[in-house]
Amino acid sequence: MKESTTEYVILGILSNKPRTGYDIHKLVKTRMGSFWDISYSQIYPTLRVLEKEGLITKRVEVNEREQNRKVYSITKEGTSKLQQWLTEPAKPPTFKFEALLKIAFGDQASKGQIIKHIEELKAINTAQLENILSVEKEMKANLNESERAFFALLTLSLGENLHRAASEWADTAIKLIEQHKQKGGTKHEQACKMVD
Amino acid sequence: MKESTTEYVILGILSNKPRTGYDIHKLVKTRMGSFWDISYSQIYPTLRVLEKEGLITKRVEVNEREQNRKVYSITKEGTSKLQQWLTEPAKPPTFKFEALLKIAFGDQASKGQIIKHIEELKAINTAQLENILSVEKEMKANLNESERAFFALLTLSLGENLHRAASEWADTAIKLIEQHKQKGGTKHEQACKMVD
DNA sequence: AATGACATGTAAGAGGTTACATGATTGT
DNA sequence: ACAATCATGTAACCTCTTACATGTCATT
Repeated sequence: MKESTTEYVILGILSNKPRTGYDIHKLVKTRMGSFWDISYSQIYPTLRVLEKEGLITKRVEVNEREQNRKVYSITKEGTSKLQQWLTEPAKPPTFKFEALLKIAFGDQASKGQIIKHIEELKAINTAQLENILSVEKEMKANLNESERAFFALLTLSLGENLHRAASEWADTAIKLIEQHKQKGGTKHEQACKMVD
Repeated sequence: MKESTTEYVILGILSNKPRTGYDIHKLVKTRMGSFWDISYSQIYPTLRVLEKEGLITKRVEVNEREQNRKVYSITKEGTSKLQQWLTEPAKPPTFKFEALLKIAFGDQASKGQIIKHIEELKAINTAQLENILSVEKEMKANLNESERAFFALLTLSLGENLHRAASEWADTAIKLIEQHKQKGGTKHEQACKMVD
């Protein structure tokens, strides 16, 4: 029986409080969007697996409103499995940054195309940065002083730093490429300016 | 006929000069390691597919040394396919940062464990940063003034910035967690210090 | 009346990892 | 002699994405 990280993400989220699959998805997106993502088609089957393994339990809400809503809670077994996982070293991080690939092959494209890729990259970063800032603001406004909130803010701040770094890089990169275009001089020296 | 990004990475690398599968792997690792990765088990089958599609050609080296070495070159069709791809918008970036997940669930672990995860994260970042710096140094020493080198340095510098940002975050995060341990005060306010 | 958020799911296929398997060449 | 690097590949399995499919509830 092998456990994927997906299972532990779900256990980790449920270890704070009971939630639905939909809630889990939303939480990962808003609070962990800079370093993880997960789709509904991973969440729903995994919830059933975890339930079968006795790591979580399901409560179907059959209130006045007769809804489909299924709220999952972590069990004692689930909690100890989660805590065990937390003691193990994490897998090395991976990134997939297709835009950077296109920029790396920039000698095969026009300057305009490359700048467009960088601008798109910057737009995505800016949007995610704003998203993080609003989540942080909201969390602080709620005066949520739980342990969980402390760690959430900690990880959000890494996302903040990374998006800011990428955003700043984008500005410098565009300037360098534009210079490169006009002067046509030694490209190498221009790239070095950035690196030094 | 659907094309995965892997096919374009290979085309992009071969558009600079002919290489073996092994060379391609090495190049991705050293020059693009901060934003992409690719394994041999993706490279070798993909090379065969690209050859069958007429986008690359193979030359088996049967020199005095009688080697197994297969050098691939891009064709005209391959080049135009690559250039077409470069005009299309890139897929949004994705990250998988398991360590951050473990830190986010830090209320379920001991402070020591969390700090260990952050230290491991920092070690990985430092190693990759040093790697980038040495590659940059080498490229500059070779006075490689090609277009390709300009873009390589540009993308390497993003990696540099990101690794530096992550590394700095790690230092601050460890300090905050240590304070958190000793004073035990309002965790929320401590996290806010970082965010503001 | 329409839109967006809430809510749950399936199927097929693409993409990627891990473990296995082998062997030559180069440098110390 | 030994280690590192060069060099190519397969099979099984796991993971993940995309497209499909449906329906409620709250707000404007």
